Formats: sequence, C-alpha cells, structure tokens
Amino acid sequence: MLSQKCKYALQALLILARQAGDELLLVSDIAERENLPKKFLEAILLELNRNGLVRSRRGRGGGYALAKPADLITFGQVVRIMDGPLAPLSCVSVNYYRKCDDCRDELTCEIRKVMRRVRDAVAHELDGTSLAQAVAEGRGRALLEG
Amino acid sequence: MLSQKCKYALQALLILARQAGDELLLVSDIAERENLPKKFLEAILLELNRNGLVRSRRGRGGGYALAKPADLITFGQVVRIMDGPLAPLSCVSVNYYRKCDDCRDELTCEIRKVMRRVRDAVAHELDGTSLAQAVAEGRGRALLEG
DNA sequence: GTATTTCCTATCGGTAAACCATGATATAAT
DNA sequence: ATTATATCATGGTTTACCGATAGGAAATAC
Ligand code: FES
Ligand code: FES
Repeated sequence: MLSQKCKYALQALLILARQAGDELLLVSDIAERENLPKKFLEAILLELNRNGLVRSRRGRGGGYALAKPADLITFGQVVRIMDGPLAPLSCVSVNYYRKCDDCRDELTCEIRKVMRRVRDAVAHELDGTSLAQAVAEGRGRALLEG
Repeated sequence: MLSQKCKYALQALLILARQAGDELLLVSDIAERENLPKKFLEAILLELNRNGLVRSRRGRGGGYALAKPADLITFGQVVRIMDGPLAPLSCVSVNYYRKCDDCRDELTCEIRKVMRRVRDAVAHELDGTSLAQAVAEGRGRALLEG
C-alpha cells in the first residue's frame, strides 16, 4: 500500500501538471484545493524539490511549479522518491537491490522468481505512466505516450 | 514491500508443498531447514491454519501439512492473509475495498485509474501462481496450470 | 502419566508514519 | 529599510505496526 505521503505527492503534482504554464502555485492553495494538511504538504514538496521534480521560488510571489514537462515525470519516479522500491522484495528491486539475508541461493529461490514478475508488472505500469498521460486520461482523451 | 512474516509464510508453505504426501512436518523442522525464527513461525502457521491453508495435529507425532492440494493455494491468498490488500490504494482493492477519505470523486480520480491497473497487474501475477507452479518452476520444469 | 507438540495470550523494543510547532531564510512590494 | 509573504530547516509528538519472544494451556501418542 502506498503511503499517505505518496498519495499527497501525486495529488499535488497532478495539480501542478494541470497548471501547465510557468505560474507558481502556493502550498496553501494546493493544500486547500485538495484539502491536504498544509504543513505536511510543505515537507513533501520540499522533498520533491530536492529530487528535481518541482522547482520553487520563495518569498512573496513565490510557490511551486513542475521542474520539467509533465510527460517526463512518471508515477514510478514519484513513488520511488516517496516510498522507496516498487519491488515486493529487496532482492528483486533493480533500483534499490539488496541481497536477501535468509535465502540460501538467489538463483533457485522460487519466491524470488514470482516476485520478480510482480515487480516487473508494477514497474511497467508506473514507469509507463506520466503525469501528462494521467491528466489527459482524466479529461477523457485517449492520448498515447509521446 | 512484503512483510517478513509473509515471506516466512511462503517459505514454509513451499516446504510443505514439496512434501507432497500427507506426512506432517514439525514447526521445528521447517524452522531449522530454512532457518526461520521458530516461535515466530509458530504464530505464522497458526494463522495459516485459521485461514484454512494448512492443517495440523498436535501432540506427539503432530505437525503441519497443507490443507489442500498445492495447486489450489495461490500466492495471492497467502499475501492477502499475511499482509492484507494487494492493491496500492484501498479504493482499488476488490477484496478489502474502502472509500478514499480525501478524494472528492472516485470516478474521475486520475490516481485511482493508474493504481487500478497496478492492482490488476499484481493480482494477475499472484493469483495466477500456485505453490505447485512455483515448485515446478523451481525444478526447471515448465508446467502449465491445471 | 509423561513426553511431545500445537495452540493461545501477552508483551516488548524498535521503527516508521503522519503530523505539528517554531523559527530561519529568501523575496517582493511599500 | 521595513514589512508582509513564502519557502526552507529542524525537531518533536503521537500512534501504530513489525518482528520476535515468553510462558503456559490443551491435545495427542506412547
Ligand atoms: S532470494 Fe530473495 S526471496 Fe529468496
Ligand atoms: S479515489 Fe482513491 S485515490 Fe482518488
């Protein structure tokens, strides 16, 4: 299950993606629109900023915007930043691989084989969907990826 | 990520699945073979018993065995018992559905649409793989489901 | 009846999730 | 400059779960 944090991040990013232009949005505005806890959202956007998904300006007239076009930001990127590995087991993660402590042999482990397929299926969906696609889908348009 | 508990459960069940016959295996034996914490495994098998995946007999000569043929026990069943919903969000879970607190409209929610596909992909893999298939795959044989 | 083995309840330390409070720092308008 | 506005940084709180263990009750075989 996704953390609340991750869901909030996605909600915020989708709002920014719909904004399209370079206009900055306030944390307060985003929080209000989707009624998310403001302080928590602040921390989330900060983390997204550090990871290069959004950019910010502070002080009066400040706010947040996407750091790159919405079709270059995938759900997979967001989930990995917020919740870590997509894989159900560390030993099948490609971005956060770590050997299983208690498994004798990785190559013959049946659990691993199954979970490998699961992780691939998940990654296929999440890495294959961008913010742009999601908002397009939301508007009822069937756009293909570019 | 799967809990440790769930992984232990799968390891134990695969051992029981390989046992094939009606022979009972001791918790201690299973724990020793895969070096799992014995007391913890005890609790796990108990839970699997309550959920009808294994059967037990106690006292001298007791132990555990699968409650039904290994091709009728899927990874999906085990994971749901141990870790709950497969779905990344409760609102896309079919077995543990629960409405999203903070989302205005379920039908237009873009996040939901994406996560729905993820949950389906995961369920397809996990519900489509039985213990029997896993051990067969482990032996190098490419058996199809029956 | 005694040894064995599962069953049951309770507990415990550690860790992470979900927030909130407070203040520092940068920016823009006055 | 001053002030109002925002993000940035740090730290704390509360709650809940995860992994694991302890101690004993209940059932079964010999
Ligand atoms: S090697 Fe990772 S589960 Fe067996
Ligand atoms: S309705 Fe569940 S995420 Fe929006």
